[in-house]
Amino acid sequence: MTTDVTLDPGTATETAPEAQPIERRSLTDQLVSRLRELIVEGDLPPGHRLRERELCERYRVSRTPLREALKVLASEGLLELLPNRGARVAALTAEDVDAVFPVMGALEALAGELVAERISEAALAEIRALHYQMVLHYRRGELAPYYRLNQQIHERVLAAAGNPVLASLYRTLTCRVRRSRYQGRMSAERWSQAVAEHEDILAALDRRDGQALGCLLKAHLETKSQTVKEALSAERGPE
Amino acid sequence: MTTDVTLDPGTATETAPEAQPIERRSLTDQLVSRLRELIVEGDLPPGHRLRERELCERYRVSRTPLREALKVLASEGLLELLPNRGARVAALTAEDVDAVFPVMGALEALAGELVAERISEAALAEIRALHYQMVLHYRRGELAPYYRLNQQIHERVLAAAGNPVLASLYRTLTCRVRRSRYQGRMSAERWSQAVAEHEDILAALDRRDGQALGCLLKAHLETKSQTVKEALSAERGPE
DNA sequence: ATATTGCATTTTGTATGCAAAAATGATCGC
DNA sequence: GCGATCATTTTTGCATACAAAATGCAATAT
Repeated sequence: MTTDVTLDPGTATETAPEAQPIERRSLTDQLVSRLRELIVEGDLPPGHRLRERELCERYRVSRTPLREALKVLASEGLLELLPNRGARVAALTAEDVDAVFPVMGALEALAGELVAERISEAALAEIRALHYQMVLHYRRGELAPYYRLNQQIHERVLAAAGNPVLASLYRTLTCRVRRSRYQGRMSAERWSQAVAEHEDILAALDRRDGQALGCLLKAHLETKSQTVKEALSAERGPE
Repeated sequence: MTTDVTLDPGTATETAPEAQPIERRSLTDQLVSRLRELIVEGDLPPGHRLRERELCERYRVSRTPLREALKVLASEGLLELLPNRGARVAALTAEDVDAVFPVMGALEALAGELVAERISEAALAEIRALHYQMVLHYRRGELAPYYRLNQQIHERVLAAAGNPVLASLYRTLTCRVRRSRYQGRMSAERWSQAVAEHEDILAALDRRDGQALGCLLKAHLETKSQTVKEALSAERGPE
């Protein structure tokens, strides 16, 4: 079950861009997407119990496709499936963060090396554009748009690595730690640090310096790990 | 859906070690395990179409748990789910191998660093024992037992890294490339090379040299990648 | 008062039934 | 003889029905 719906523009009628085949995704697929979104965005808080009946009524579907969706999300690590006792949103502990981020670091390092070798000037230009737009949002203190662009940049970089397995695993892990509840609380220091790191990353990308890029991406991730953990403890404590 | 059934020995009656709870895995879970085994071991060849009815009759289960199992296996990348047209065993192309192995390399490198830091003398001794037993099988030319021990060693190393996310991802990727059809065809050169590499790995582990260990594991994986690709082309060609 | 047992309710696990889509094959026209 | 069209069969997608397990609660016993 791949999330990336690879629409191949080459196979369709080129002259009628609006004539894309009408969407006929299976209910299971749609449920996977929507529930994943809800979990990642934090609308379904960690530990929250998902009762089948409730969700069935909410989305007007039967239990069959819903259950299939739950299985998939559980295999992605977003849900915990307790035998005979239903599903709950997997909680993100500090230990989880400590386990996930080193792995993401290793993946980013690999991505850095691959990207430096093979990125096209066009792709680089797009990333550069996204970067400067992101800096703009940073200067204006607009966190949400900043965050969205940040996400996009990382996805572009991973995509430019040209390794679908890498991209897919990275995306899955990103989902597991995103839980965007920590969006609103990044400290000023962390934020400026993150932006500075992005500057360095872009520079290394410009130089096609894979080694440096890998290190920088890894370091940047370390910052992010700290941010997430700070947000986690902030969540556990005062909330 | 985690395969590892974490039996917590602490909660049960300590004095009655045989009193482990009777196994009550769901049909879905059992199907996932068994089908995964069949795919990984090559009993279900790549491209083979899985018809639901057929499998239902084979295992005497209804379509519901079977379908749930298929979804999970698809999300692991072992099956391909074509909308309205059923499931087929995902074929392993050379491109897939080229994508998977670098990622495994990155993961192994990370594992090497972590392991060197934290492996206990006891765990190391166990791995050493497995290694020498494996060498024994190599000397006798017993490929299947050799392969089994090889697998075990790699799993031990990954487990010793103490990062469950890392171990889980690595295991998933291993499944995707194993397809043990290439078991019978490893060339003599490759085999001796693999054993030599294992010697080096064990030595680095002894020295707790994380850097070297990472490199060696990565290099070893490169050998394996070649082996798999050779087996792949051998399969496509003369078969 | 606390712990335990039994029942009712809720929730999950599995099987089956129905409808839509795809594959198959036969008939017809050329 | 070859290709297209349509009916038949198969297979998948979804819904529902039934069974088993777990949960909550109340009654009972200690």
